[in-house]
Amino acid sequence: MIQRRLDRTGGQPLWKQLQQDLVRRLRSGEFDDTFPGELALVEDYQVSRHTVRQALGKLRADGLIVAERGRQPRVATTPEIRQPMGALYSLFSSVEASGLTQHSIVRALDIRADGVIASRLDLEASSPLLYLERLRFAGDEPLALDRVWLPASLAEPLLDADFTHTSLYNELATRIGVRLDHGREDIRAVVPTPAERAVLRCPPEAAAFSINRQGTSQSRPVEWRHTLVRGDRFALSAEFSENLGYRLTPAAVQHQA
Amino acid sequence: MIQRRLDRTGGQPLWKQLQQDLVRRLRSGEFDDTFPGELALVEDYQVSRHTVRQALGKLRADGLIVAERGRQPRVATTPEIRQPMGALYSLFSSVEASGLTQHSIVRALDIRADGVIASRLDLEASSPLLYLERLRFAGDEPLALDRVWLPASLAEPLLDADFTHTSLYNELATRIGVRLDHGREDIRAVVPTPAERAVLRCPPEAAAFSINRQGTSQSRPVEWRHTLVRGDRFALSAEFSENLGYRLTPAAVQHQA
DNA sequence: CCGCTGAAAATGTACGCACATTTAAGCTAG
DNA sequence: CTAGCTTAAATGTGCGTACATTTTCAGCGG
Repeated sequence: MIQRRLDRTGGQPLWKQLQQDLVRRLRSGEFDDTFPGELALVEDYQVSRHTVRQALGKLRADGLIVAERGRQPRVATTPEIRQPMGALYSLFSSVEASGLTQHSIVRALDIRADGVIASRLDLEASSPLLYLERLRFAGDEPLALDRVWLPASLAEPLLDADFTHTSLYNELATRIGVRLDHGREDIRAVVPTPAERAVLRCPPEAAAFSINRQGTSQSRPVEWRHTLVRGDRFALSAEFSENLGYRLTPAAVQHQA
Repeated sequence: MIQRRLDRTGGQPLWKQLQQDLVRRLRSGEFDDTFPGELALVEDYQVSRHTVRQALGKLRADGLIVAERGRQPRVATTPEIRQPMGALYSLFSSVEASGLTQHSIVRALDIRADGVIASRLDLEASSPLLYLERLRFAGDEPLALDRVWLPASLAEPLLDADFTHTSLYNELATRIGVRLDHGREDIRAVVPTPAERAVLRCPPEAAAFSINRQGTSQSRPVEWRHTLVRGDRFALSAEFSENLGYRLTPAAVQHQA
C-alpha cells in the first residue's frame, strides 16, 4: 500500500483531512469490496490510531460506513441515501420502483424571456431563460406536465440536449458541472383545468399536485420549476422519526386507474 | 462538588453512562446557567478526560450542547427543535404562524371497533379503539376534517378530554406519557366528495390533501389517522439541502379564498 | 476609569499504551 | 470432509501524556 501524505502544517486537523480523503476515495468506488481497517490506515497515512478513529467516527456518524467489534468496517449499504431532490424525485423514483418505464415528450425547448420567472431567479427581468416543457410518462400513461426555467447564461449548452430519456439534473451535472445542493418547494392540491386534464389524460374527477420549486447551486438560483402531477395514481409517501427527521420514501403506484 | 459514581462492572461503557447522566441532569435544568468543564467532570466522575470527551462529543453531535475552543461548553439554545410531526404539524404550524386562531369541533369521541383500522395498528380485529373525529378551524373557516383511531387499551383515559382547543399529542404526552417518535404518512391529492365539501365549506372547484398516517411510539403503533385538508388555502412547503435533508417549513396561508 | 497586556484556564489536536470483546480464519481430531 | 476448538486479528473501551489555540480575566499602567 502506498504511503499517503497529509498536510501537517496545521492548516486543517489531520483527522479532518483523513476523513475528507476517505470520503473522496469512498465515492470513487475504491472501497466497494473491502474497507481498510484501522491499523492499515495507521500504516498508510502515518498517523496514530486515535486520529484514524476520530475520522472513522465521523464517517460512521454520517452513515457512510458501519463498523462492528472484531469485524472490519464496511461501506454502508445504500451509501448516501441522501434525498437529493425533494417531492418530484420521490415521485419519479416511485415510478421507477414500480417497474414502469419513464420517458418524456419535449413540448418546448428554447430561449425566451419572462420577467416574473426571472425575478424569482434573482435575475433582471429581461434576462434570457432556457425554457423546457415536457410531458412525462410512466409506462404508457402521462404522469406529469413539467415546465422548467433556467438562466440561459448557464444552461444554454443544453439547447441541443435530448430530454426524452435523460433527466435535467443529469444533463446539468455532466454537461455543465452544476449540481443542485439546496432547494425550496411548495406543494398544492389543485383541480386541473380542462386543458391540463386533456394533456394529462386525467379522468374528469381527478385532482393533481401542483409543485412549485426553486433549486439553487452554491447559493445561486439555478432553476424555477412548475410541475403538475396527476393525483389519481400517484401519492407522496414519507417517513419521519426523531433521528432521521422527515424523509420522503418511494410510494406505491397504482397501475390501473 | 460531590463525587459521582459510575458502574465499572462493564455493563455499559463509562462514556455512555456519563452521557446519559449528563442528559438527565441537563434536562432537569441543572446546567441552565453554566455547564461544567471537562476537567470538572473528570474530577466529579473520576474518569479520564478521554472518556469525558467521548461523552461530550455525543452530546454535541446530538445538538444538546455547543463547545468552542477555550470556552466552557454551554447548553444549546433551542435544544431540539426536531420536526416532530410531519405534514400535518407543518400545516397547523403554518396556520399558527399566520396569526389565525385554531379550534376544533368534536364530532365524535367514543370507543368502537373497526377491523380494518385495527389491523393497521397491529391489533386483533375486535380490539376496541378510541375514535376521535374533529372538524378543525383556522380562524372562522374550516381547515381540515380529522379522524383518529387509537388503541383503547392505551387511549381510554382520553375519553373525557376536551379536544376543542388542545392537541391530541399534548393529551397523549401529559395524560398517558406517550410521545410519538416515528411515523409514516401518505399524501394524496383528491377531489372531496360533495358531503366532505359541505362539511369543509369548500368552493366547488377546490381540491384537497388526503393524508393517511400511522404514528408509533417505541416501535408500537399508537395511532392511525386520516385527515382531509382543504387545498384551496393551504399548501405544503419544504426546504431541502445536502446537510439538512428534507424539512417541511411553515408555508404562507391565503387568508381569503 | 479605561485600555492593554500577560497569565491562567479551557477546549482541540495528537500521540502513546493496555486490555476487553468479538469476529474470522486456520487447524486439528474424528 | 466436516465439526469443533484454538488462535490471530480487528474494533471497542479506557487510561495517560503533551502541546496548540483560544478565551477569559485579573492586574497594571496610562
